[in-house]
Amino acid sequence: MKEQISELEKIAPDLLHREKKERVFKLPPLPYAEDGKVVTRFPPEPNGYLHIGHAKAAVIDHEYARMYNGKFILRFDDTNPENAAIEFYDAQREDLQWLGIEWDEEYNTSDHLKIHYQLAEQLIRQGDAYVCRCPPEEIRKKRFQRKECRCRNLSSGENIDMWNDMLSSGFSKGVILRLKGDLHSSNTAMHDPTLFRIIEKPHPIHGDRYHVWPTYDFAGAVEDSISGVTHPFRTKEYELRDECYFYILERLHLRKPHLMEFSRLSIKGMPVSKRRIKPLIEKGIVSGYDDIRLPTLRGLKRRGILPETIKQFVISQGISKVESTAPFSLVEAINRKILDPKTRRYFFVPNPVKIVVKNAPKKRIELKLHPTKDLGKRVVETGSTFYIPKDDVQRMKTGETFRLKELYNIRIEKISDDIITTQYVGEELLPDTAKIQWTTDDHICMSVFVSKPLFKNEKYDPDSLQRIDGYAEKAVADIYEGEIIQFERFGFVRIEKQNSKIVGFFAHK
RNA sequence: GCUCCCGUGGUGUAGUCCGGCCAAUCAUUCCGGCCUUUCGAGCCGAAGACUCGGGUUCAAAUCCCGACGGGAGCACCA
Repeated sequence: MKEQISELEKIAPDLLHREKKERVFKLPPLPYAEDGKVVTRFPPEPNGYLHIGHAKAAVIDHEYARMYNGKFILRFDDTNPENAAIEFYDAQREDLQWLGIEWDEEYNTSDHLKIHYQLAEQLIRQGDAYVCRCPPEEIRKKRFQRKECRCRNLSSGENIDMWNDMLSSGFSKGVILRLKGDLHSSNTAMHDPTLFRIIEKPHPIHGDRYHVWPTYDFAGAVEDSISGVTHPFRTKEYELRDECYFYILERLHLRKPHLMEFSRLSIKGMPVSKRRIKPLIEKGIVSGYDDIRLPTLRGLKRRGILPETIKQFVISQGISKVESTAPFSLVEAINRKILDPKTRRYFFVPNPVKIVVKNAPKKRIELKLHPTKDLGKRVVETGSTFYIPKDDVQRMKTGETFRLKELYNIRIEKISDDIITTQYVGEELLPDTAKIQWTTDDHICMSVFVSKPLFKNEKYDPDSLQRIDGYAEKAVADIYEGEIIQFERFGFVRIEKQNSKIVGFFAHK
C-alpha cells in the first residue's frame, strides 16, 4: 500500500490531494427560470415585526430575483383589518432595508380589492363560488361529513344578488363567499374553502371603505398571478393548499406561477414565529421586540448580528422541505468571521478585582485597536493600581507571575479578598505566561447583557438574560452608538449609550 | 382519525428530480496539535452519516413497495 502511494505520488500527485472547494453561499438554480424574466415577491402581513423566519423568505425571494436579473416585489398582504396595523408597514420596510433588501416594486394587496371583487363575481357567475349563510359550526360539521349545505345549490343569479348584498352591507357578519370545490376530495383544503368574509373593523389604510375581505387562499393566488410573479415561495404548511391555489386560478383563467415551498426555519431555544413571540412581549417576559434573546431582526441587530450574517445563514440553510432545528452557534460562527477582521479591540474587566503593583513604573502606552489590521490606537496611562477579572484571580496562586496584557509582568505576593498585592518583575515577553486584560482607576463602569437561549428543554429559562458588571477602559467612551467591538478575552459586544450610561450587549465569543 | 410532506455524521447542509464520476460535499460543535501579547481569528489533524426491511438493476443515498420516526393541514389566520 505504501509503495502504491509513493508510486502514485510520482506519476499522478493530483489524485492524492483532493482539491478543497470554497464554501459558496449560493442558492440552487430555479426551475423554469429565464434570465430577466423571473419575478418574485415577499408578502408579509403587516401585523408584527419581522423575524429571522421572515428573513429566510425575503432573502430567498430577493436573491432569486437578483440571480436572474428579474424583479422583486414587496407586497403587504393586508387583507385582514383585524390584524394589520399601520406601524407595522413602516417597521417591516425598515427591517428589510436593514437586511439590505431592495425591492423594485411595492404595493398593498388591499389596494386591489376592487379587482378581487370583480374576480369573485366572475366565479359566482360561472357557478364556481357561492354565498353561504350557514353558521360556522355547521359549516365545519358538513365539511367533515363531506356534505353540501343548502346554500351550495342556489342559482348563480341568486348568488350574485346575495353577493351584492354582502358588498352593500345588506348582510352583517357571518355570511361568506365559498369556493365550489370538491367536498369529496381527500384534500380537506378543497372542501369549499372561504374566499371572502365580512370584517367590520376599519382597515388601517382604507378605513371603513370596505367590509368584505378576501382570505389568503383567494388573495394570495390572485395576487401572485396578476402581479406577474413567476416563482412564488411559501412555507411548507401551505402545501395542502396548492390544489386550491391552482384551482382558483384555473377557474379564473389566470396564469399559474411556479409555486414552490420550503420548510420553516427554526432555531434551538428560540421562538421563531409571531405566535410564540407575541405572548412573551405581552406578558413582559422579554423587554420588547428588540430583546436580544429574540430572533426578531431587531433583537438580532441589537445583539450585534450583521445583516450579511443573516443572509449567509439563510442561504446556507437552503430551500429544502426538511424540517430541522439549527443551533444558533451556526449564526454566531458566520458573524464572528465577518466581524473579526474589522472590529476594534478594547479591554473590559468583568467582576473586577483590585491589584496593587509595587515598584510600578509609570507608563504612557499606545495600544493597537486590532492585532493585525490597522484600525488605529488608543493611549493609556498607568500608575500602580489595576483591575483584573475575578475569574482569572481565582485561578492564581501566590508567587505566580502573569502579564498585564500589552504592559509588563507582575508577580503575586499576596491575595486577599478584595485586593491583590503584586510586584513589578519586568517587561520581557515571557512564553507560557497568562496575558490578562486590565483597567486602571481611570475606567468606565458598565454592564454587559448576555443572552442565553430563552427556552431550555421547551421551558422558559428565567436566567436567559444575564447582566455582567465590570470596568471598561476609558477609550470605550468614544465608541459610537451601535458599534460592535471585541472585548479581548471576553467576546464581541455591541455598544449602546443609554442616557449617558454605556451598556453592552454580548453577541458571542 | 384522515390526507399530505419529510427522514444524509452530535448539529446544519450538498447530492435524490435525470441510478454509475459518492471511495458521500461544505460548515458547525467537540477533541488533539501549531500559531498568536485575547478565551477571538488563522493553520494542520482526528472523529463522525445515507432510518429500517424488501424489490428493480450489472450498479441504489438516488427508482418502487412496506414499516418506523418526525412535521403539517383538516379556520370566516396567514
